[in-house]
Parts: sequence; structure tokens; C-alpha cells
Amino acid sequence: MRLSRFPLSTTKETPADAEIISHRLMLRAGLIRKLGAGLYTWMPLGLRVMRKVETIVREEMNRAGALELLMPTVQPAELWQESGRWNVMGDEMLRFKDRHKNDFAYSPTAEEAVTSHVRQDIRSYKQLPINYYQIQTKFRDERRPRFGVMRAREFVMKDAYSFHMDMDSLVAEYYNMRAAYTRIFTRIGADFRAVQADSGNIGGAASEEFHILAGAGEDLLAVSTEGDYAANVEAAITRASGLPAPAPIAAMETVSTPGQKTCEQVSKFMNVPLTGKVKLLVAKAADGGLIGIALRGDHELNEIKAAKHPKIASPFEMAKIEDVQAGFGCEVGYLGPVKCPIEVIADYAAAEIGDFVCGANENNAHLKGVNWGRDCAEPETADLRTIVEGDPSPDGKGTIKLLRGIEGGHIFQLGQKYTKAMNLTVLDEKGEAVTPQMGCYGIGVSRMVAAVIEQSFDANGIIWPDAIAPFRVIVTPIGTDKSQAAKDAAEKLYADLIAAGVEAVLDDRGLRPGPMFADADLIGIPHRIVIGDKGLANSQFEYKHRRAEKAEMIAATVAAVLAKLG
RNA sequence: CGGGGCGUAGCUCAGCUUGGUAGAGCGCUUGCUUCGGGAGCAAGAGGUCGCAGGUUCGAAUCCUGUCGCCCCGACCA
Repeated sequence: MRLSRFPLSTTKETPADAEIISHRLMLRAGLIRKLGAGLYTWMPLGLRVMRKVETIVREEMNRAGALELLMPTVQPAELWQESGRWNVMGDEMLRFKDRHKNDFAYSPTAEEAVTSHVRQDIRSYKQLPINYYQIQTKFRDERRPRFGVMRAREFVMKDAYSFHMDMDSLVAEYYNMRAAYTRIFTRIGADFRAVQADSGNIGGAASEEFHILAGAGEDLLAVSTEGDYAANVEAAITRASGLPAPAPIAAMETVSTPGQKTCEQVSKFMNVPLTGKVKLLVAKAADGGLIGIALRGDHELNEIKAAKHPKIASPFEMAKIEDVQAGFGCEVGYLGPVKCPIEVIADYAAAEIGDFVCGANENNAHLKGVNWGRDCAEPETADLRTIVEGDPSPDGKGTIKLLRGIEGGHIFQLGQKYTKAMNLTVLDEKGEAVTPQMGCYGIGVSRMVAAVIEQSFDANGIIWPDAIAPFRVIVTPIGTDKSQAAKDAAEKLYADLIAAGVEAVLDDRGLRPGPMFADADLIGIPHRIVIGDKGLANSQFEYKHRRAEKAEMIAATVAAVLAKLG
């Protein structure tokens, strides 16, 4: 490619509205352009990068035995009604009517479509297992699109769906996909981590997310300092220590705490650490009533875990303030488990402390020296809190540290959620109808481009890993106003590189060196060859890797350049 | 969907308080000079000030409505 024929659209000024580095650099380098909220045009330079990502994904999916197909993005409402998700998906799913006034959705995901396809097409156990995938535009009407293509409404996703006669087969494919994802993320050049995940509203049992580690990540990951444990904090479990609560020492007594409602206020007012306090939250119970959730003062409720508890309503919902005040006869700032009118479930950590402080269930009063079993009933215990840095790792090895990550991929064992709902069966060896097990596996292809930038840039711009760079090497002749030799040498090198199958780009715009270097750095081309009279006098080119501090001189031959490209 | 903010040239923004000829920088075009880290000079092109209505002799500016966009807020590749 010649830059004289390629619209670079680079800019010096940082665009307004772009907060994170990848968004800024993608706009400045001219990779993408905004068309509307969460809607982006991929310009030629950016599209080259996304195609590279696609190619790696496609190669590895094919190698793993998955089969590419392409399903419609516009899908009839009937499909979604069949699975029950027409009502569940809410405003995130874009809906519209065709000329016959029939309802349609723009596909946010394709479990329904692929299940429908398999239902029509697959009859026999002999045809399973099978794994279909597509690389396609999806639309999710995010309540708040932001960070450019990182959280766009329209985006490109690789979505794969596998079907199996039994769980063993599903589990085997799950690990096959896990291995494929590991290869994909490695080839792309990302620093990533696979973590246990909550499966959200897609449903299903086991699931893991592949996160690209970056400070701008929207997800918090809990990772063991010593062992292999790694999980999204949403899903990270905490365990009971196994130690009994300490024996009571203090007698329980009431303390007047006028106006002290939050744990922090009470902790300060009474001069006790947050870890010595128990707070009581009130949620809607599964039976329609209210239920108390006791947490240690310094811990936070994990609503996902709470919703999974059999006695707590799902989806999780806090009780209405009025209902709580009516039930307890005091304001919510003074709740506690002693003489509590409703059942209390305690988080493990809250159940393991003694002589604690808690609300007195009367206004402007707290209790101190409280002990489970002595002053109130021994509570049922459960894992209900969000893991925090410094917690012991659930695998017993080391402690937990928190990292930030960008979710680039997600693999699920779905089970029979969709095959059952949509009545998909195949015949087994005995001629009996069996409902297949299903898995699904997604990669945010367009997001991946932004995520890689988040972990690979410097003050001058993007630094692409070779594997997804829009061009691998840029040839920059300088002094071309005076030197025909530099021009000729650059043309020759460019032609030789192309002939050698290298994706090279020639900066033949005839600009001054400054702007050429600035552009090359900004758009992140990994390798740069500068050709000028000074070097040519010694039969040398100048070579610089985008990450290198300084340039070095190499022989003015294609062979020498190819050797540098590796 | 709640709370806050912004819509003026391709981009970044000033002008609005106190109504009266629409501006700057970057970018773009042309010419001359310059040429190893985003050059200088000169000349030029480019905007019905988001849209609609109202007030006024007169509206980018004041009022009303509307649309779009951004930021903060309990779940997504």
C-alpha cells in the first residue's frame, strides 16, 4: 500500500468525548469514526486490524473443528417467544416491525436461531456433536454505550454454539473451546487471563470469561497470589474459615447512638473497627416476605450470590424502606439480628465474629458485646458477600488480589435451557428422542481491537503486536526533495518486500520527516525502515522497532530487513 | 430510565451574561521558501450557529418545545 493512495485521517488533536486511551487513539489514528451513539464506521486502516483478529479467530475455530455459517441478523419474534426471551431481554434488544406488521428483533445473540436451525437440520445422534459458529454484527441497545468500540451498541462478535448427546461430550467440547480461546488470545498478542464467571441471563452452569488485563477494564477479577484460582468478583466465592466464633467475653449492652446510621459513622462514634460490626440488610424473600442478610461491617453484598440462595427472591431485590420500617419499628440505620422480626441469614464472615456491634432495632441505639447463639439465634450461614483484596484464596493457596480486565471472550456450558424450551430432539442409538446438551462460546471481535490497544501504547500512539498490525513494516524515504537515490531505494525495497509476501506500506507522500514519523508512530506500525542519503552512503538502512528507544543501522538489503521482521 | 452538561466551519472551541456585519487555532486549496520528529510567509475555499415555534424593528445570543450527543448512576462480547 502506498500512503499517497491511502486515506490516513490522523489527527493531532484529541477528540472531545473520548475518555479512555484506546478510544482516543482509535479516533486519532483514524481507525474508526462515530456515526451515532455506540455506532462506528470502521475505516480502512481500522478494518484491516479487525480483519486480522477475525482471521485468527476463524483459523483457530476451524482448527478446533467448528463449522462456520452465517445466520440472519434480523430474526422473527416467534423464535424469541419460543425460548421465552422475547419478554426477558427487555430494552436491550432492538425490536421493529416489517411491512406486514410482524415483530422482529435485530440479533443481540443467536441461541434461538441456531437451535432452530439444528432442529430442522439434525435428526440423528450420528450427526452430533457439532459446533457451529459465525462472525457477525450484533446489536445490543446498551443503556449507556461508551468507550468507543469497547462498549458499542453495534459490534462484531464471533458466536459459536455446540450440540451434544450428553454432558461428557459437552464438557469435552467446552475444554476444546477453552484451548482454542487460549490459542486465539495468545496469537493476538494479548496479556489475558481466563477466570470463572457468572453466566448472567444467558443461563447455564459452568462458564469462564477470557479477560484482557488492562487498567481501563470494566470488570474486577479476583486472582490468587499463589494458586491458580481466578474469578470475576461477581462469581468469586468466599469460604467459611472453619473456625468457631470466639467465645463471648463481653455482656451485651445498649449504646445510645443518636443520628449514627451508617456502619462508618457507628464505627467512628463507638471507636470499634468496621470488622467488629454486623450490618443487617433486608431483602425480598423467595416466599414473598422479607429476609435479613447479615454482613460484616466492612463487606458488601453480592447480589448475584444472594439471588441464588433458595430463601432469597430471584432476581435479587432490596425490601422497600417503608416495609422494613413497618416490620422493625425503626429506621433502616439501626437494624440488627437481635430480637429480629424476620429470619436472618449470615454471611460466613459475619457469623464468625463475637462481641460485635450491631443495630438495636430501635431508633438512635446500637448494641455492643453481641454474640450469635447467646443473644440471638444461630443464623443459617452462606456465601453472600463480594470478595475483597486480601481475602484468603478459595483454593487455600495464598490470598486474593484484584485485577482489572476487559471481557474479550466468554464460554458457557448451557445445558438444555434452549434445546428444551425450543423442543429440539434427536434420535439416539435406540431410536429414542433425546434433548441435546448445548454450549456457547463468544468473542467480542471488535472489542478485542480496542482491548489490545489498552495494553499496548505509548505517548506517541498505538503499538500493534505483529499479528494484528494493519501493516507490518513502513518504508519511509527522507530527503526525497533532494535525493532521487533515497526515493529509488525506497521504491525498490517496498517492491521487494511485497514480492516477499510482507505487508509493507510505503510513505510516498513526500512529507517532511516529522509528520511521517508521527503518523507511523500513531498508527502503530511495528517495524520502520528509514531510507536517506546518509545511510545509503554506507549502504545502510535505518531500522527501528516501534517499541525500541533508538534506531539501528542495518545493511541496505531486503534480506537484512526480513531478518529484522523475524 | 433517573441526575448533570453540551449542540456555532471537516476537527477542537470562543462569541451568548448585556440581542445589531459570525470568529480563532488545527485541517483543506494555491504559490514561494523549508526538509531527520507534527515548518514559515502569502493568498484562498468553507458555517441558513441541531431543528421547530415564539418575543423583537432586528435572535447564534432571550423564551418554549423537540431531536441528537456526552458524563455520573445496581450486569454485557
